[in-house]
Amino acid sequence: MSIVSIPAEIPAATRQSERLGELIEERIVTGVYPPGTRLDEQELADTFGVSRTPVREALIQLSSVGLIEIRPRRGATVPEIGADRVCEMFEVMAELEAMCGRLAARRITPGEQIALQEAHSACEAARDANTPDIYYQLNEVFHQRIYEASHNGFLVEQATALHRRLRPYRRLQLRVRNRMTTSFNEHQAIVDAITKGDGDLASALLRAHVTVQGERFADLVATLRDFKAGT
Amino acid sequence: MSIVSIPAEIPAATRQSERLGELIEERIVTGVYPPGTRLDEQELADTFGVSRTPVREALIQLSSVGLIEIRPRRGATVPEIGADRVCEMFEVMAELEAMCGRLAARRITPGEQIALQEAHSACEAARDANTPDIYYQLNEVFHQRIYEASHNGFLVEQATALHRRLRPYRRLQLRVRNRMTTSFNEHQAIVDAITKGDGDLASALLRAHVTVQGERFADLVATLRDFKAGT
DNA sequence: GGCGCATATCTTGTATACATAACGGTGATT
DNA sequence: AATCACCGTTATGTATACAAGATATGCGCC
Repeated sequence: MSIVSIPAEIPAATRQSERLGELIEERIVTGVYPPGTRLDEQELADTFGVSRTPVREALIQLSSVGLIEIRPRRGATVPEIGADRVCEMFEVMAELEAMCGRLAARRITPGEQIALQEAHSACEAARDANTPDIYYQLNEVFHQRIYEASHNGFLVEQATALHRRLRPYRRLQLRVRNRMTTSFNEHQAIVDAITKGDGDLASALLRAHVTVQGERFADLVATLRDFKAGT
Repeated sequence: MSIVSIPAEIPAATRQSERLGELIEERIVTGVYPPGTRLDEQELADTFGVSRTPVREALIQLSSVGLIEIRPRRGATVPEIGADRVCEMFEVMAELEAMCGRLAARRITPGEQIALQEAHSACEAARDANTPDIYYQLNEVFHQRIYEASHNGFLVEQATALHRRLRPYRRLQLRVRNRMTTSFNEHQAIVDAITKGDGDLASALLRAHVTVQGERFADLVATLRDFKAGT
């Protein structure tokens, strides 16, 4: 009855195009290929030392996730993601997280409660140490815990995917004044609500928590625009 | 200043793999390739009279949308979507639609109100004519109108995509007793709520409207299982 | 006769070659 | 001088060829 070792579910990406996809995605979100960049297949192939075939496959995959645009016979480009589009994405993200919170409040298991509390405490430590980068990472874990506590695998996938896509824009706000403290306080309220089993409250708090990020992003964009105009 | 004709934004799918993707998707959702089917690349290539390259590209695209599973070196298969997974998807769909409804109530334009009312009336006609197939199609239009009235392009995309993926399972419930009448009445309430600008109500109604579909699906599955067991 | 291992075959993954549409430049014409 | 047409170049889309892993078969061994 005791299966000692599960056959290791990690053979994973044996396919070159998959690794390529991640590499290119990395370069897109880190700004190595900024919006508007034209992605030449041959060029990418040379860069990564492979042929065009896997590159094409990677590009197609990225395009169907929405990270790049492929226009027939015109190649792939990193879309200029219009700030408004990003705001739209934050709006949806807020709702997905709210949903996770509502479900989590109803369905979270004792074990998951502990895991959530741990992630929360870790964030606290990072806040006290005033290490935004670490807080940022732990924050991701915290949210992931909530996703999982929703006990809806599909939702977890969707939320995780969108969270990933928004990462670069969230990152922009890392060093905003008092961001960590504010964020942590919000987390605290969210944890309480989930623990109490108050789904509506958890939902509302999470929605606000994420919506704020979207608004901050909008502010940032507006500021940048003014800055540009002023130059 | 007056550009008379915009260069026609509709060259679209010049890429064979894109058409292939749609064709294969069609065959998956219509049950030609039922869950568990192994999709042999060469076989598909022969079937559609093309080489393996576009087939592979199509498969990769389908896999990143979640319609098929590709395990490295082991080919593509139509996943056995577990009924529970479908229920999860309905749960998320309900929330996305609820969100569309809430936003639509706040943001819908007069023109969109008319369009929504038209779609609704069309459904009414189909109900009176007792033509479920037609009602089914018009129902899709109705929901699409609500999506669009949310004025969140990203949300529209996400909702549309998920709606598409759930289509086959929704289709199962086509001829349930009184389905059309019940559905239409719910639609009526939703239209009213949106028109009144009552976002919370529209949201709640839509969530229920879709959740019911998920539950119906679950019932159906349970029934089928009992039926099987009884045989 | 059952089990394990080596080999054979088949399918996927990658590279290369070829076809074709889009882009740019040059030249002629109005 | 400006515009349009034609042609050459370049990059994408597709087909084919090759490499390598996975599955299946058959043989030997226990």
